[in-house]
Amino acid sequence: MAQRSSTLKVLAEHLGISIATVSRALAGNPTVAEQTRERVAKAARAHGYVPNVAARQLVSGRSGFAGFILPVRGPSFVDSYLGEFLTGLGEGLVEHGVDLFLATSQPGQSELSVLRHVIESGRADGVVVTRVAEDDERVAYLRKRGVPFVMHGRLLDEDAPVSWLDTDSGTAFGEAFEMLYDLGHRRFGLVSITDRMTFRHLRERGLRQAIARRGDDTVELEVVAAPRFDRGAIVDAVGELLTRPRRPTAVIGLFDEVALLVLEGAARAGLKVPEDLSVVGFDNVAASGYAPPGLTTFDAGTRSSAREIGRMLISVIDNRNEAPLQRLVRPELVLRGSHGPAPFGPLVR
Amino acid sequence: MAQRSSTLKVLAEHLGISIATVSRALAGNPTVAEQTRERVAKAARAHGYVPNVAARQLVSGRSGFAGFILPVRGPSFVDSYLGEFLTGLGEGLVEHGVDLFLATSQPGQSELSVLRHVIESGRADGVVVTRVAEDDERVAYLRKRGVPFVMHGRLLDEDAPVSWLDTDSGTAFGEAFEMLYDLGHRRFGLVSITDRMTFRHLRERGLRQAIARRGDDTVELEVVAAPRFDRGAIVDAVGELLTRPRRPTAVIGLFDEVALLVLEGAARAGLKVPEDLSVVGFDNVAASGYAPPGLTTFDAGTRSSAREIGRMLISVIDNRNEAPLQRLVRPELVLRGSHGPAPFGPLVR
DNA sequence: GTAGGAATTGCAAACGTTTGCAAGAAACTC
DNA sequence: GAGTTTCTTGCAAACGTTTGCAATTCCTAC
Repeated sequence: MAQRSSTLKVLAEHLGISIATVSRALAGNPTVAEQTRERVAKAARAHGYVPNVAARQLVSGRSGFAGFILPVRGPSFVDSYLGEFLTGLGEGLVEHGVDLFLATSQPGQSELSVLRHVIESGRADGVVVTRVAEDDERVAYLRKRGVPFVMHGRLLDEDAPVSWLDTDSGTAFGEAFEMLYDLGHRRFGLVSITDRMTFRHLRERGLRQAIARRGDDTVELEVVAAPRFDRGAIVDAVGELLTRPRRPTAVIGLFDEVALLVLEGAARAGLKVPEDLSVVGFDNVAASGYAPPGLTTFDAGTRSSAREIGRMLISVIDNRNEAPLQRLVRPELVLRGSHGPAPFGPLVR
Repeated sequence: MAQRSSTLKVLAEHLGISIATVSRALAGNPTVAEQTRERVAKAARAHGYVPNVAARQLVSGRSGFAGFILPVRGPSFVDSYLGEFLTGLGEGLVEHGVDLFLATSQPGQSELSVLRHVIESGRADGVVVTRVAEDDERVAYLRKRGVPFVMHGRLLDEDAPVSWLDTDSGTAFGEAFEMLYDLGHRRFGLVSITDRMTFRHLRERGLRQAIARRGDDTVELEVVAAPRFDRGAIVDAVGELLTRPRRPTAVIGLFDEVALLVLEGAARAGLKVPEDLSVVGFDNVAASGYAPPGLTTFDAGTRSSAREIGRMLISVIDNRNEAPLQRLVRPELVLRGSHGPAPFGPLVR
């Protein structure tokens, strides 16, 4: 049987003083005499006293937890994003003594209803929202309810007074275009997926803006989108794109998993990378370093972003009425082997 | 300002009955009249009542949370294990209404002290322990303290009355040997790391046992171990192994990341895989499918194991005095391109 | 009509903490 | 030495639940 941990009452009786004084002494309250404080601290250490969080929460109204709803995933969806994100988030929160609370939605249950439960039951003082969608019902609920939260990603409505940290993937996509343009590429492809997450739009917009900014009429852009994140569907879309008579010489994948499938599609279509085709991704997943010839991509810095999000959330929880916090972080271009000069000959013009 | 969620008191006043009755009605206690129960249920729904977990925990002594201490990681350590594991664990727990609680250790802090805090503060009713080491101080503490816990992995002491689920990687390593032996290989290498985690021993032992069982004196096994999980150190160890005069024709990596570095080392040493060298790993990380020629490995089924661990933990929490639960799951061989017949000629004998 | 029992409800304590207020002790001021 | 201030401590309420026990009401049986 597990022995109960010590309580304030036990300490107080042992020291012959009141519970209140013990509590204040441990809290470092300056009204308690220095000598008393030391006695209490010593006894607490000796007893291995650790305050009961439930009792503390009950009176303070604060749980000391930040909440995170685990995204619902297909049976075989695998990536390192979640692990990196949670590691970083934990690091950012623990600096301020806040712990992380994870809720999972059950099969039939919406993420919103889980979120509602987490908040209403007082399990979390604030939450982190990832995979932000266009009309995100979670965000709508949190705003209405006045719950502190920070998003990883942005809404399309730039003026919404909500706190977020986003990777500036739009600019990154523009940067990718610039680099490829300078290498002589004029015919571009973007392999996307139809999804309600906002980053899809932001990336496509960033790419189009960079193209427009360049002001070269000979630049073409073809966008193909698979109906969902499905290996087969994406491979098909890629195959179709690469076998067109005027196929692109440079293809950007919406994120690395897509770009890796572009590499696969290229091999299947008999195209050599980077000689016949340049490919660029986004995220820098581990596999990008292993897939030949090495995927040129952007490192999103998930872990450090998450760390910063943790800190932002603490700040949002502490000063509710302040202006929202918004941060855009710059992803870093990782040059590997999948980009190169545009091929010469009939393919180009 | 966030509006407070409804409480039992509010419901009771609204219905003109006592708090106790409301509580019992919602708990489905049969002593409350059917009619009353319905009225209460309706009012609770109307008010969006969600019980306060802190209050409930305070009286029940149960937090309703399972704890997990995030492993301390180097700045750039990346894999998908954590994400998969947490996803599965959440799935296993949520079936029983238990939520997951994540604690992070701060830079200078030992994992044990975090664990202690989590337990003593009543944050978690039970915990999951991963990366089991030989003389694991966390396990010692939990046993002594009588805290319910389940390990992912085993202790070397097979008779210890603790609950665990482990992937039978020892048998898998034996299986890998059998397959390679049947392909004609006789000279084997194992690339390991010196680490206090128990799986290292279990895998090596499984391999040695399979070799002994085969009873062929011409089989040789060379084990090299890098001092820690460090890219450079492993690459060096691999390079040394592969340039020996009597180099192995088949190399097994302790886990996929190691095996991937073996592939890299082979390329550097001018060896073709699988013609000159067969390589087998363990884990089936995403990159294994992308690194040419595709790493032959074992799928550890992390997510489903974690799901089962969640269920086991619930069971351990519910019947503390029962015999420990122990499960060995069989990993699945994933055949890709990195294994093949043993090369002929002077290299073989 | 009354005793006995069953069904339903309420009272109040308990869980372990924090904190406003008041009380006591000590130290100063004149 | 009385009045005042400053330190230090204790009392008790509060947070929102659950639950043992007592109280009330309503039947049923004789």
